[in-house]
Amino acid sequence: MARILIVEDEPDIALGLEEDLTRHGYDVEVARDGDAAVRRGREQTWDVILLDVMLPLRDGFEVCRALRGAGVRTPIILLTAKTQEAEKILGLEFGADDYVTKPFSANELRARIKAVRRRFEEDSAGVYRFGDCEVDFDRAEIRRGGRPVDVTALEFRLLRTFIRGRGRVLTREQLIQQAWGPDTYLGDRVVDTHILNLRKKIELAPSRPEFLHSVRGIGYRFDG
Amino acid sequence: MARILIVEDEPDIALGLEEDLTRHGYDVEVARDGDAAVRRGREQTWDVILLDVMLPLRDGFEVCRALRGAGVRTPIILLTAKTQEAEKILGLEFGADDYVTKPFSANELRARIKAVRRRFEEDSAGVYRFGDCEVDFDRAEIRRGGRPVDVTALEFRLLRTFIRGRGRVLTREQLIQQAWGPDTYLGDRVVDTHILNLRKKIELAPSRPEFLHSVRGIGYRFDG
DNA sequence: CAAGGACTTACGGTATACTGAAAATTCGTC
DNA sequence: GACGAATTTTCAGTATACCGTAAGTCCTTG
Repeated sequence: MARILIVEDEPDIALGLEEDLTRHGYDVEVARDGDAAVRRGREQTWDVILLDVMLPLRDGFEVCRALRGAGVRTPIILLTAKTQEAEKILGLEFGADDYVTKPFSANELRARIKAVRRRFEEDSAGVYRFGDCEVDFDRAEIRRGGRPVDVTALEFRLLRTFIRGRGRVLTREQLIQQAWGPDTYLGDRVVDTHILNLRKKIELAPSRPEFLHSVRGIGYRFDG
Repeated sequence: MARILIVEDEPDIALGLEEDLTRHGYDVEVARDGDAAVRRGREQTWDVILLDVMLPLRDGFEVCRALRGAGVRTPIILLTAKTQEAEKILGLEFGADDYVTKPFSANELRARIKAVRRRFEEDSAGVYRFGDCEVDFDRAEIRRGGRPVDVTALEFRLLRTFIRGRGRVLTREQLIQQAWGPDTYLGDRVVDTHILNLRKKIELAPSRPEFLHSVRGIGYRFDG
């Protein structure tokens, strides 16, 4: 049974979540402030940590960084009130894996939990290889022939999205939602540009892509 | 754009739902009684059918069973007043995919619609095979004898439409609405051209079609 | 055999993706 | 906070694949 740590100071929300998740077969415990969150996050092992951003003592970002700093790899989902706050998270600087903006439905949250766990399973595979490239999820770097390639954080997330959905056509919309984050509104052409840049870095002949194919009228597909 | 058929006799509710779903980008139509529901459910293809249980002429359970009996595989969500009624549904005996108990919020309903569609998509994921062809919906690609055939996005959508409605005659108008999109106004002959192109790519003898049959005076039918 | 429908081919206009560069934004450092 | 560097987004130009139209031929049906 999967263990979930909820970090939330408002009793109403905490109780509601606990009840819903328990009903759906999770083993749930609640921490009420940032200090307790860090302590329990380190002391015990969890499958997922749900972390409210607004907390007493230490806020969610701090807790997140503290846990990562202590070597905790558990997937963390941040619960945040504003999209603005959420933007920061994707910078990866805090080490969160996903976030949900309030108000959210219990259904949505559970979907995110499942998604994040599935991803975690896949990613802990360590290094993904294709062609002469190695994608190292732990170190967040790409190597070609053993030498690190200079990719940006965004490019890395984009490639990670492709690897997760390898063999599948992904629309530009899907790519944006998954690599940039939910509720991101950008022009479609942004994707093109970064695809092009990525191709220059991972393809042998960028204009004749072997891995990152365009599917005209639909989107892109990664075969690796 | 996703097509939704609402089956609901109470004008207030029907209108409310129609308005909300339309605002959220769905293409909505309403049927007012059980007979109309069965007829329209069979004649046209939908992405989701919302089915009130209390209906004139035939109740929701009957409609559901009738549609399934007629080979309609569209996801069906039942709208029901009591939880007791709802229990029955989950027995699967009627073939519904989900249910929502009144009163429900528009938000909740939309969440269910999304969920049911995602499930449906996932289930129908993978490859569809006929003759020596494989239609791979994930990759948006058609293979013959294992080798990818060069089809355009439009041809792929057209074939997908045929596969969804396999065994049934589809008029050119229906094909246009479903493969091109709602509110598309084109000459009938467009369809011919693309059918011809498709035949060249999937048929052994394009002039003696084995799968994509023309039905003179009506339209086309896919048998696979 | 006449007529309407389906098949087939060809072609011009248009939408789409590629590409490079410039503008805007973000980030790190002092 | 302010500056410079890096990153990200926008934009414009170009090439090309695709789509819809049209026109002619073939087939089916009454």
